[in-house]
Amino acid sequence: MVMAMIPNQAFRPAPLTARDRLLEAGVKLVREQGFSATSVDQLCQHAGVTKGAFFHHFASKEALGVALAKYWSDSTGAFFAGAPFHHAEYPVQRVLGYIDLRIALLAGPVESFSCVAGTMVQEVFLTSEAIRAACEASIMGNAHALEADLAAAIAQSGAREVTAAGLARHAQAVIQGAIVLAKAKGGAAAAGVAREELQHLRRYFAMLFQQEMTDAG
Amino acid sequence: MVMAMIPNQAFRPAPLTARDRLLEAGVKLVREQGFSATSVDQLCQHAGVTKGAFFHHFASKEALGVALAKYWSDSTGAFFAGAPFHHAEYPVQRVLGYIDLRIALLAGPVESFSCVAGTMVQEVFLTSEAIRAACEASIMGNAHALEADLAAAIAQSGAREVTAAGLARHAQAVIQGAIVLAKAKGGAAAAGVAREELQHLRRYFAMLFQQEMTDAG
DNA sequence: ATAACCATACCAACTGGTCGGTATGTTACA
DNA sequence: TGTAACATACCGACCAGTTGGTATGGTTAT
Repeated sequence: MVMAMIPNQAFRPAPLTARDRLLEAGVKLVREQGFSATSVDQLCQHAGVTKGAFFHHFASKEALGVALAKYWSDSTGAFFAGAPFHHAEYPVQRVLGYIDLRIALLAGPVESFSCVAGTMVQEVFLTSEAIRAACEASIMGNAHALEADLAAAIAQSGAREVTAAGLARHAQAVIQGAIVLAKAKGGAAAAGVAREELQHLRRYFAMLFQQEMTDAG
Repeated sequence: MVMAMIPNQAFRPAPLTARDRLLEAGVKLVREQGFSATSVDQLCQHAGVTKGAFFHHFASKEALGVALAKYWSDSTGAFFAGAPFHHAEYPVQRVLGYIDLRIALLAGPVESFSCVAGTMVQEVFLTSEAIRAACEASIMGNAHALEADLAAAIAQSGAREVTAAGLARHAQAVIQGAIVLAKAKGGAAAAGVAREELQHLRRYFAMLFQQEMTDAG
């Protein structure tokens, strides 16, 4: 799915091409206002390009939405692929390490850790099949990255009645739900509410895998 | 929070006043397209009233959003307050009964069980403080209705490290996340994905309360 | 009659999208 | 090597339609 890993632009090299600048503006504006409320003019203004440039790179606003989901997916996927929790010895440690990392990322204002794909799909799941599919790929791709570790953890712990794919989806569901609750709470308390949800997810996984709870975020 | 309980209008008496018809149209259109993508003209057309009627009852589109969250909250609140799971003997049964009811409601197309408050707050949490607060009240009110049974279940089971309020929020978070994943999945498989998430929530609660898993939805 | 309720007509701002045109390469070939 | 042919990236004015919102006037119950 999606998440913070894009705290703000200053920490990453400023995108050079107009296309990248538009996608970067898309990340920011969709997080702040959603997809429907974000206009093409706004995207152009924020990216510092003209409308002509926009429609040179994207056939339509919908096409930008599709590209944005992929851009988001690639960015977040690369971030988690390079995270240190992968080097933990036991699969259960790797699974809990992933959750701990997600917890650590839940800080600051909601728009700094909310999910572009999750936000978009809520709005357009019925009106744009192309964007819906792109968001599904983003969220489910993020889930898929967890499956191997979860399968190993299940095998090692002997957990029954659950599947690796199902648990991976559940992790994404809790993350998405945590973001919704954080948005509802608003203000400085938002991130704390979201972290609390991930703590419950961690406890669930730890219980399933018969692992003692260690400290978390 | 939010949910199906409003499967479709045919099962409830057709609202008579223009205000109610507009709110009913709001439920349907926000579920299908989100709040930003829903125009005042669309709401009027669907409700069978004119723009004059709209702005007679609501000072602005934002005001309708606030009223819609309250309308939604009252409708769903009344539905769950009257549900039979409240009559179960043990608190753990009542908690799991609530989840089983939610699972049973997850059927049909996503727009028939999605959450109006959750959808709205995703889009406008930064741009409309009034709607955000109304959605928070809706979602947290739904959570609050569970707290008494959860507190009793915690007391009876001796569960530690969790609070009734925290678990109540977690239930809402999982429900919201299940809806997001269902929207991403799309099509006929959507409801099944959502039910799977609630099953995980049920398993988590059952483990916390040391209760054996019985059949669920 | 008087106030709540609702319809019609209208407006300025903005919507996604188009279009003709330009500036800067990149390639093909004499 | 020079130049013609083509491609890519971008600009900014413009379009028809839609947006949320207003102004005003007519009904209908009390």
